[in-house]
Amino acid sequence: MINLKLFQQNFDEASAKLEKKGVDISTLKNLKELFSSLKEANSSLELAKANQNKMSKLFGQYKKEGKDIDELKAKVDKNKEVISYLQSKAREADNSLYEVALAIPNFPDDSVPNGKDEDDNIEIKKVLTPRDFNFEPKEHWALSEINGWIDFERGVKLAKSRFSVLRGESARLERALINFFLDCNREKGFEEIYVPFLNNSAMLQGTGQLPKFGDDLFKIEGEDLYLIPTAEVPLTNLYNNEILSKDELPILMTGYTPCFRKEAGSAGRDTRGMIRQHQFDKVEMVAITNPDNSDEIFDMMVQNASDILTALKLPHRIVRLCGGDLGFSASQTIDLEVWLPGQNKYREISSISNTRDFQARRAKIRFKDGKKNHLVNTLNGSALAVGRTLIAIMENYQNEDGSIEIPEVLKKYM
RNA sequence: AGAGAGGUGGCCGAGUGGUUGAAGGCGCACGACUGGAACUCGUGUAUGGGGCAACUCAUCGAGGGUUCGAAUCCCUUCCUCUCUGCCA
Repeated sequence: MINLKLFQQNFDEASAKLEKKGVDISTLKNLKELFSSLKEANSSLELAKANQNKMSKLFGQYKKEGKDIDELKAKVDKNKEVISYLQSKAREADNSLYEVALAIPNFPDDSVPNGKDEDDNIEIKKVLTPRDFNFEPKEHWALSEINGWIDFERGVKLAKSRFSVLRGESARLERALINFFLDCNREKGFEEIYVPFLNNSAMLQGTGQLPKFGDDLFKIEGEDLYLIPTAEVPLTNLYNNEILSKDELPILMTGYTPCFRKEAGSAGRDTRGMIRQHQFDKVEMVAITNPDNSDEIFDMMVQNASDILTALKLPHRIVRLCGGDLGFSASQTIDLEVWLPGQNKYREISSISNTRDFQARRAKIRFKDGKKNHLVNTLNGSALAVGRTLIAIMENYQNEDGSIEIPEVLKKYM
């Protein structure tokens, strides 16, 4: 959640920032009003309560002293009615404020370029040059058919469309990649963590998936549980509602989880192949940091993800997302896009975001600096998306006959 | 899943309707004592919100309710422990 106080105090500046992310100005004006009326409602409620508390104490005193309490009782009864009225007004104001506030995205950093969608993203650099093929490189689904690697039909039979089955060499490669990624991250100081794949709604609100994006989540019927869409949710919320000590920071975590997404808004996109599935494996990095050095750690995370791709000899490019393409919780995001020769395109394989204190405010993750508590910064990034790496290996390491080489660094994992 | 017990501050633990945001202890911080330390003594020591501040509101697992007033009573819910059941 954004800092409402700051938002209120610098309304013009704040709303200009949010407009960069495509938020409607009338929503923001509404939010400002809701915030004022909540403050008003709360302060009159508090006044009435303070009054009540004082009189109640008197009440006890009078009784002890054997004084007459009828008059006081009448006063106190009346005030009680006032309180219950003010209470309901304050609750109303609270509900309507948070309904709006929780749906407001994070402020983008000043460094975020203006732009509407992915076409306005800015390429920072390319790493490694795509190899020259002396034949027409095939797409991964064609290679899959030749090698028997991915069984799309049976995946659909077992579940529904956008599910698939890996078998034999590809299943082993998937597992090798997970282990390889976890080892790489561990070497950079990330602690390996294994988490529940179902999280409750409070956690999903903490990282920003709820309440606004519930449509993209698989929910367990009759329970307050959701299949996680990314390990960012459990890893970040590991410290939900906790106060850390300053010298625990930064906390660097990595974990493998499957991720589950309904892909509600993606009907018709990437229907062929394994680019966009309802279930996919991902190894995630999450950092909980002091705001003072979150930029530094952000750069380290980008570098780490890029290094892993380099170790796999996969050509990729590093892209800075524009305001319009930035995710809900992010104040800044860098995507890594891997080269897919079969598709003749760079495709997203990692996304690294600094959410600053946006998630920390929602999830109440703070650290103690002397007497004072401050919100931490939270960062997350893939290192890496496993399924998409598998595809990238298939397409980049293919031979003319359709066979696929195994990258050198993975051989010891197979 | 069924039966029982229980959830109080960093930890232990008292507290069954009235200056209790919470005794006492441990821990921790600071000060005194010491050459230094231990011991001892003194002081301080939860979180969130509003306010420039004085101050004020909320929080004794969570949410509701009863009451002038609730950690204490009622309801709902979550969690932990023990026994039974079931499983990997």
